[in-house]
Amino acid sequence: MNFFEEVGKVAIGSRLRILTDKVTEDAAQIYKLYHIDMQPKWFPVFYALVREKEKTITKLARDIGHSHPSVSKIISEMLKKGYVKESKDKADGRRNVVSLSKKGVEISKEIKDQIIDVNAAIEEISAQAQHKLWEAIGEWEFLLEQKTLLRRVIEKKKERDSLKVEIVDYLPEYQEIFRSLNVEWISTYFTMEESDYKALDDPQGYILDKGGFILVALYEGEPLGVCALIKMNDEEYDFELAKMAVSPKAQGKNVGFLLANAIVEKARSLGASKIYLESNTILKPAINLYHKLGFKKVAGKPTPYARCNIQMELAVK
Amino acid sequence: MNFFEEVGKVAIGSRLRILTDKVTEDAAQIYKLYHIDMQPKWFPVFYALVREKEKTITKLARDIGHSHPSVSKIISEMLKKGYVKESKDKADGRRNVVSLSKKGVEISKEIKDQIIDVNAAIEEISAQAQHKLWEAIGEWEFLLEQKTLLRRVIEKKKERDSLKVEIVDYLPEYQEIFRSLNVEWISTYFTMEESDYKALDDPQGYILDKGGFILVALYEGEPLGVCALIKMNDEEYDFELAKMAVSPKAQGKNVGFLLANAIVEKARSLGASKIYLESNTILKPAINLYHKLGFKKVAGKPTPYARCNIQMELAVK
DNA sequence: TATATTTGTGTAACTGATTACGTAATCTAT
DNA sequence: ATAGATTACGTAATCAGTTACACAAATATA
Repeated sequence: MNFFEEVGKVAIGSRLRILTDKVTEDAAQIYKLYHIDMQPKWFPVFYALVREKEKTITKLARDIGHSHPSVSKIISEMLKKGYVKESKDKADGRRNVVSLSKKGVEISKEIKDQIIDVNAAIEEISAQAQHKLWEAIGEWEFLLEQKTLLRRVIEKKKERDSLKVEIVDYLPEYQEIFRSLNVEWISTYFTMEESDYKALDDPQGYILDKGGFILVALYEGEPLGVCALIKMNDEEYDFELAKMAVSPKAQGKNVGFLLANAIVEKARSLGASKIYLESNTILKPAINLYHKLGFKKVAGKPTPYARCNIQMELAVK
Repeated sequence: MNFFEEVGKVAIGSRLRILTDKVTEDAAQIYKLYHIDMQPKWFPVFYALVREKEKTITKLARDIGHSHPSVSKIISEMLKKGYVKESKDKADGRRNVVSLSKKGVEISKEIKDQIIDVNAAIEEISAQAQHKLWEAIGEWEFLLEQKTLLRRVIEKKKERDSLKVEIVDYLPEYQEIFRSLNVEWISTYFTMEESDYKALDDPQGYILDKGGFILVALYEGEPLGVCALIKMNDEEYDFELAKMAVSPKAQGKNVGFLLANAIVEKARSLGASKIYLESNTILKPAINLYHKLGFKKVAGKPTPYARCNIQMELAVK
């Protein structure tokens, strides 16, 4: 199967692990070569203490990129060997302040030659390589710090899913789905009201014929999202964004955003200057979405819906 | 302050580990995002089986860079999930041939989108980075394959140690060390013989006055190695290399090589054409050293030493 | 000032890998 | 033909890290 050949970079984690093992596997023998009685895993802690005399457990953990229990364990092992000493911080009784013992300081002198040689060996490898591993790692650390791999993957998924979503105009055949998707969320969080039934049972009469619009989102051809633009008789607002519903099946596929965006575009193309909407703060994803589209909170409009506790508007022009 | 920049490149192992963790940590959640019931650690095995339908445990282990018990365990877990099936190789009863089950093949189709997105995310990171991690890993794998880190470190150590070693001519003050270093190894492996005492107790009379030479290796000023060049009354050989001894304290510091090399140089500068030596095959490091210097095994010379079971020569000109 | 939250640390349990070792099948060199 | 070496692979023990949890000390807040 050729497919997997092309996308081989997913294996980068695996590859990194193998390289890490290869670089690390000789460590124990290198210490032996210099007659230094130290476990490789102690080194980062040891070195951190050479450079800064006193540190607490958590400070050490942060500096060397381990969890604190790991450092705690390493310190207790080094303590047994007599390489470090502990003392309680007088100002803060929780802190365990660790520093090198006299024996530890001695070792730190002995280990210098080893560090010089290992460094030289690694520099030699670097010099023989065209691509700089050290710098590459630095860049990756930075880039992953800024945005984790998970977030990047989520974005890529959204991009790809967006291509599968098609926004189309309402047709009579979509009445059933327009009704059911809306009934689903309304009755989950609230109860259906009189004005809901009017609009859902007869979108043609109550929305379209009055100058409104309905858009439907198709995901791979299947209608999974709907949204209406209702003509308002108001001096300030041209349309109300309402009856927006997306199937749970399409969650996380960016359908909501694409649908709402298309509705706003529709309003703009119709020459509208301001859109209005009503919602409820318990519908957090919806509120976030409106926010992302640029809707701002307003107050003061009378509403026929009991469930409404937030009103928003968007200047389209 | 960035710990790693200051520590120097010895920390590359630690840094690689942390990067590996960062790249790997999101894996479980990524699978969840795509509703795929698979453990991240299964992936390399799974992927290997998609690419090549049938594999044995050890082949899998080699391909993905794990130990075989690790693969064995992963396969037994995947077996429980029904993603793979096992069968004994008919031609070779030891072999456990593993392949994807029907369910496994289905999963491999579902996982395609995920792989595409993860790959795109990694490509995005690569594109944002100036230095190419993927290529750098490849080069490091190759370079470490050719020569392990341990071997490189050993070389660097030797280079550095060589600078600390100084080869000087014999002085009467070195008689004590010339004697003691030789007594030490001879009595460890064999027993002292009459001719040993003669030469060691009076090097001036038995070696130097007869036209021979002695060189002493100083390590940081301390005499830790000795070697003699004894004038021979022989039509074939000019000198015998003998009474070579290096303190255990100086082991692994390249002292032996530098000393023997200097002795050969000395013989050459004196116009010698062939050097002779006698030794015993249980002294493996010594034999290796002579070999490295170019000595070849010969036979047939009568020897006053009981301990001698190998004779070697080197053409100096 | 009392209470809730945060922080620092240690212990316990878990995890994903390893090495060590035993057994059985196969290969190889007399 | 067969003893000894090698290979395939499973189980057990170990290892270096993790997360989960408990508890005390310090800090923030009502």
